[in-house]
Amino acid sequence: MLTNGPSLPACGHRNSVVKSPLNRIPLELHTSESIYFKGMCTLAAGTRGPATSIDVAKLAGVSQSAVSRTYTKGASVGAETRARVEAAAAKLGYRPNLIARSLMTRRTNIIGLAVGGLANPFYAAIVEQLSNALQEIGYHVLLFTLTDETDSDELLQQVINLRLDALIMASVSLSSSLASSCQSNGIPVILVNRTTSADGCSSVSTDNEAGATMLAQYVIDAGHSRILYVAGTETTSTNLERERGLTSAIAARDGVAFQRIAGDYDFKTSAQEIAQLLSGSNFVPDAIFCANDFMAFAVMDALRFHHGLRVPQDISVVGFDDSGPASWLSYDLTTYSQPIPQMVEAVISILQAVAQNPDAAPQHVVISGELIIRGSCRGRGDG
Amino acid sequence: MLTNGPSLPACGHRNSVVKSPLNRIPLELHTSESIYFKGMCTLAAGTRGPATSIDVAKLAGVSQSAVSRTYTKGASVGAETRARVEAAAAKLGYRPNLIARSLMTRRTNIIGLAVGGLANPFYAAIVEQLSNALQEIGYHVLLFTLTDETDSDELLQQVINLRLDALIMASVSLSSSLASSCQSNGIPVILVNRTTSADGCSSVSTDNEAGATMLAQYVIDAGHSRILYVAGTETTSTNLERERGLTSAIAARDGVAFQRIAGDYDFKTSAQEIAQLLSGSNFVPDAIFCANDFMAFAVMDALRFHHGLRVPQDISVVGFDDSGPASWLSYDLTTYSQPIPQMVEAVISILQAVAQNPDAAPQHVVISGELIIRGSCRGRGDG
DNA sequence: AAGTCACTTGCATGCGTATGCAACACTGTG
DNA sequence: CACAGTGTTGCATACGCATGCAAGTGACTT
Repeated sequence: MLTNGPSLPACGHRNSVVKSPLNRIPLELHTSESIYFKGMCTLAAGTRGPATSIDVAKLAGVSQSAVSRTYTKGASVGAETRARVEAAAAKLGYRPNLIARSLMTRRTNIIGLAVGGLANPFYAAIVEQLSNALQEIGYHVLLFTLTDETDSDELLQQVINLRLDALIMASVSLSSSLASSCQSNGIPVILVNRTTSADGCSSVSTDNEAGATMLAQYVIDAGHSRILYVAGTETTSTNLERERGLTSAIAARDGVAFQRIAGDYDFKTSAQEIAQLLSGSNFVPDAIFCANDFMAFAVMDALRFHHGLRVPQDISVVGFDDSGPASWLSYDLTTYSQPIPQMVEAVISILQAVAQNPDAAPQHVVISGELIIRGSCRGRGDG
Repeated sequence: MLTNGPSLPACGHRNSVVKSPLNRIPLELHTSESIYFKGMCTLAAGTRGPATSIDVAKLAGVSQSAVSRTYTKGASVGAETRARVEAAAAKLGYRPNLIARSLMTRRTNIIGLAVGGLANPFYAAIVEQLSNALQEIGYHVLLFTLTDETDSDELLQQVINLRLDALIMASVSLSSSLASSCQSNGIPVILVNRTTSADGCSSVSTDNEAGATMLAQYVIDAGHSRILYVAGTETTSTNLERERGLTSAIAARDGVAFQRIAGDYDFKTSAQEIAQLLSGSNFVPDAIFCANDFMAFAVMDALRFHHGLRVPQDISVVGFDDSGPASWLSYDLTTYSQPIPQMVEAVISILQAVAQNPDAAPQHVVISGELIIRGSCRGRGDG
């Protein structure tokens, strides 16, 4: 789909007031003398839309280069010149056209941010904090929300079309074709909360396996011996690592039974699966280890309101992420934290490294979270 | 802040392998014969980064125009030509540079989306669904996350610098200076979940006043007579309208007492304010009307876990929005829905109208939500 | 057979900015 | 006073693509 985008009249040049082709509009129209031509209601820009650096140059009586240099960091401009340019710019309401600038500099200062499932408050928090941080250092953020139907590859090819400076994929897996696509086009890719076997792209993630092990040990230490794992999306690195952490902790102890159901990191799915398991009653868990908080909320609600079970008295529940609602008292969820501020910091750091040297080796940052003990899991002495 | 963006080496031309200035590189470098020059590891594009339409044209043996027309909707290209171009493009991995295209067409196909506070799941849902819809019709979404510290005007001036096709402000108020800025630059502004007195920009919102009245009547009909209003941010249109709806319903009935506290649409603030009120005990409400769901969650938690009150047996709570967690069984919140899909649809419709005719009159769409009766408020017969 | 019309194609130009180069102005040193 | 050095400025060009115009090609009508 290499089309023009939204289907709109292909005419272009919405500013051409007269019918004649643009290249016949006499150059005089560009001068400041024609400001009131046609009596348009906009500011001083006349009929030609926003003022350009040439307009400013003419008004200030300097060259276009001087205007450009005034707004280019590190360029050398005399104080006098700068003042005249700034005065003229203010009068015309001039602002540099970032699109044109990008064409020259080959840098857009736009970072792509792909995310799937903002309904999960943890992802929403990542997006918000990442976006804030990027804005703070002068980047713009182009948001890609991925759904199950969207062909993520197709969509993200646009990253290349737009020549974005980098692509951050938060909680989204990377297809190998996209990875190589970006790589061959020199667009750095940073994975957040995912890892990949594809080399060439950086990643920032939490120590999922160690965290899950720590969490599992806590659960087991509290005296639980029949643990149910509510798995996330099967193919994701987070699910694999967390499950590995859990099962290794279980394997290290005698007499702990393990069962799993598939929650797919989805609220409804988790609720349905837990209901099905409990009605089947083949396996009656005394603790439920959810691959993330979001599913834990669904599970807790199902346990309490559909099955009349008390949490944690009748059954314990733990999650992973420490997302916002985990600390809401209705859930008060024991979980393992993914420290978003640190993850954001790592992303920024990688980004800046890459910006300075596009050929820098990809980095893989693993951040340690911590066990967050709240009330959804019976503690050691509560038995 | 009209600088070059992130502070990076201002050198540019990262592709210039040799030290000589670009304009001395012989034209031959542009031809396909020089593909293997310098043995770069990228695909067939040689040393010059991504392939351009000129590269494709040379390889296909046609003019650059032909390449451009192949990827321009509505342009006329012969089947033979198109085939040759596509073959060449595939071989070179060519993708049209949208930046360059934008410079010509004066349309970026990028929509700005400003939002404040993604922690509120309702806002997160708006962003997700809006973004999905925009992507579906070929737009890109540039996300602006506003915090209390960000100077929204300063930040959003960049909308103009980037020549975005439109700006959508979701749950964010519009400063008049920004409004006029956009207007004078011909950038359409659409407010979602806010209205404004500034003319010139469109808006999409729910019938806040009517909804609040309906909700209030339901609460009163259930027998409540001491209603506490947890206000949202005082200056927002939503808060004003909802409070007006509530107080008018109260005024219409005899013997209903009213009190208010300020929650500022914030989770913690609401919890603190409710605690303070209940400990002061000047006013003991039998129902709490929260200006949005998000605060209602905080309030319910505070009531239940800090004050030992049962909801709805001891006290009723209602919210506004019908955001995701409102249907989570821990809250099971009675609320008034803001139908996001319809709001999104309205935004898209306005956008397309504006795209076809930039001078179209601004539209103000008001959408009807509906009363969502759940379990957080005592019903008529439950007394 | 000449004319008409629809469709393609290439040429040339322009979108708004950044930047290498050369020319210049000015300061301070020997 | 000549000269090197530092800082400014304008000129010209390029970034990659879209598009008006004119020229060209057939097909079809009269």
